[in-house]
Amino acid sequence: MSNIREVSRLAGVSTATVSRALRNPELVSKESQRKVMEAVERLNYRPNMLARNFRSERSYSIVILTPSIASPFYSRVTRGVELAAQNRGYSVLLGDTRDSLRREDEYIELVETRLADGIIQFRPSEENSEIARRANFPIVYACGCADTALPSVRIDNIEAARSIVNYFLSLGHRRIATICGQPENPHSIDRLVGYRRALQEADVTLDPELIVHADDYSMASGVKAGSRIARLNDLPTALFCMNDEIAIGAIQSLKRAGFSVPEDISVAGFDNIDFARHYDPPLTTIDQPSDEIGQIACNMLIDQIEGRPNSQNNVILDYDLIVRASSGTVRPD
Amino acid sequence: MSNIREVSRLAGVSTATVSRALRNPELVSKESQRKVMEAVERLNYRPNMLARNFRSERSYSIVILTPSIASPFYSRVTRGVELAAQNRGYSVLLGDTRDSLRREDEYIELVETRLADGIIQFRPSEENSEIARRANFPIVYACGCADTALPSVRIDNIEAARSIVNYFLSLGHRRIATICGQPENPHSIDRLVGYRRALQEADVTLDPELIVHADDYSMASGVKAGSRIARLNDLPTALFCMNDEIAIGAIQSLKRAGFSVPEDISVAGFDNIDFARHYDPPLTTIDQPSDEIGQIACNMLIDQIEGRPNSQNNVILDYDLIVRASSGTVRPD
DNA sequence: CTGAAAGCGCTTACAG
DNA sequence: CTGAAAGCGCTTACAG
Repeated sequence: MSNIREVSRLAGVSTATVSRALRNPELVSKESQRKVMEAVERLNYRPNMLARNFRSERSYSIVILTPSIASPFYSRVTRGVELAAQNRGYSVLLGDTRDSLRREDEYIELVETRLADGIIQFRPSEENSEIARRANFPIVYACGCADTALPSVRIDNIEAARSIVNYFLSLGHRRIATICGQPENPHSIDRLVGYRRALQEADVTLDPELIVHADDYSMASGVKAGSRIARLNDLPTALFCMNDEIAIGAIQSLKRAGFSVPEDISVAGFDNIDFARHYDPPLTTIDQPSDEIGQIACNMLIDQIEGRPNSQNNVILDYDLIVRASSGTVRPD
Repeated sequence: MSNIREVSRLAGVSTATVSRALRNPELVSKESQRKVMEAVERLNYRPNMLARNFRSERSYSIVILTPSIASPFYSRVTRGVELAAQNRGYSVLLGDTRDSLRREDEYIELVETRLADGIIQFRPSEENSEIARRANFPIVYACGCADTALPSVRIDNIEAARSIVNYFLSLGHRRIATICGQPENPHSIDRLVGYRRALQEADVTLDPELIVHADDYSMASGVKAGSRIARLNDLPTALFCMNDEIAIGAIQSLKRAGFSVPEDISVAGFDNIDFARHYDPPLTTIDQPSDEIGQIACNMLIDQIEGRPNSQNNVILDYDLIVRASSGTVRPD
């Protein structure tokens, strides 16, 4: 492997000039530039980025902390992050925390030991988070909930949930159930607020029996929760699930129990993952701008790392209500 | 940020001893070890990994080259890689190539500039690949096809495809269609060999009309290809799709065309993504040990990086045929 | 088991 | 616009 000294010798200039020609060509004469490039070419020189990073005290890497890289929704946000990072010359380190604080800690370690310049956190909660305690490094929360002192990019979960329930109400539904994630999950909390608010505004009495908590946001949990809905004495006419996986699992249970969607019960999800449009029936859901969330979060983080002033600290993006065949007007009794 | 010199001063030993105590405690006396640890504690010292990596000419990072991070199958393999990497003290850099050779090149750059120690390549083809040309660095092919001179971890795609078609044959099917990916895609090539072989062995004449090529491995392409199947004059009684996404899209088209699965036509996929079991009908498919593929590939790569002898160069893992409700005995004519 | 010292390959403040 | 030189924070061969 050739180094900068060999290049400087071959080009007949100093190593300083080589370094400048490579990183700040505007500081160097055309002639020097030409000689350096020629030498670089002839030696097939590649700069040792390990040295460069060490010298400049930057890793040019960021860490993504995701509860699961295999999540259809988060993996799309990740794609957005990766695209923006590559455009700005940064690499993305994958931090699959599997909801374990220990694993999360090991990734925070990367920033503390300089192997990463900052973190994008997908997990919506700051509570109990080592990050919150130690956050003296660049960080951006993506897909989170309420505004924090720390930078964030997200949609308004309360409003999005409210718009789904309002949509059900507009179809004549009054008995509207919901399947949340874990009670302490911030997404569940926010979306439940939206659910409650819409019903209150429509003067529909809340029936606690219609609020079911799933164990997590997986399809398997959706199946379990859905079968609880199916066993209710008086089946609700509509069901709002707090993500698409739960909705898919719930629909599977409802169908198995002999109900038709949407004839017996309308169902909606949240996120608009790729499968939503291909399910049977295709799923009514909230489309989150996942790619955009990722890109904006990444650019905000890199701005922070590079010390550029950020115009906004908490970015809230628009969502779309996507109506598909899993929902319809209330069945006549 | 404190450095090794401050630690050595506080501990009353040399920087060499601090370095040894931290990386090779067995080279250091118990007493020195204790003093160093105490100083580390008091200063809350974290080693600068940028310096360590530079010095040791290792990045302790590997790159994953994946056609799409958002693919349900590849993201599970990625999870396996990430788990094994973390266990061995390596980080994983995400390389979403989006099937672009230019983007792939930019990630190979990471190895050439020392920011990564090796590559795990998911794309099955070596053809036209910059990697194949330049491959003078540690690399492992995961989920690929035929054996290569380079290390690889995979299942036997030919056999897996053959076992699906044999299963259809055992149910009495004779008119068995298939939807492949692009004709030049190695997975398509191998699985088509298996399809042909099974039919030939059963003395079933190949009907070229029953071999349909999708534009890619997406659900949208499955929808398109499925509608071509649905328009055939004589509907096949079974359909083997070369991945689960295509199968899901195809089933959607078949249902829209008024056919029942499996009553009118049995359908099988490939990969056993999470959605397979939750689709309607649940999908018969080939289960690939995705997590294991990722973990083994990662360990092979790190062995290569660290210069450990590898017992095996081409690892072939077992697959499982998972029978679910999307397939059944041939319909009586 | 320990320390003094060289050096990894760059970047950059300084002087010209 | 350019070069000589210092130095980033470690690791490790060497000598003791």
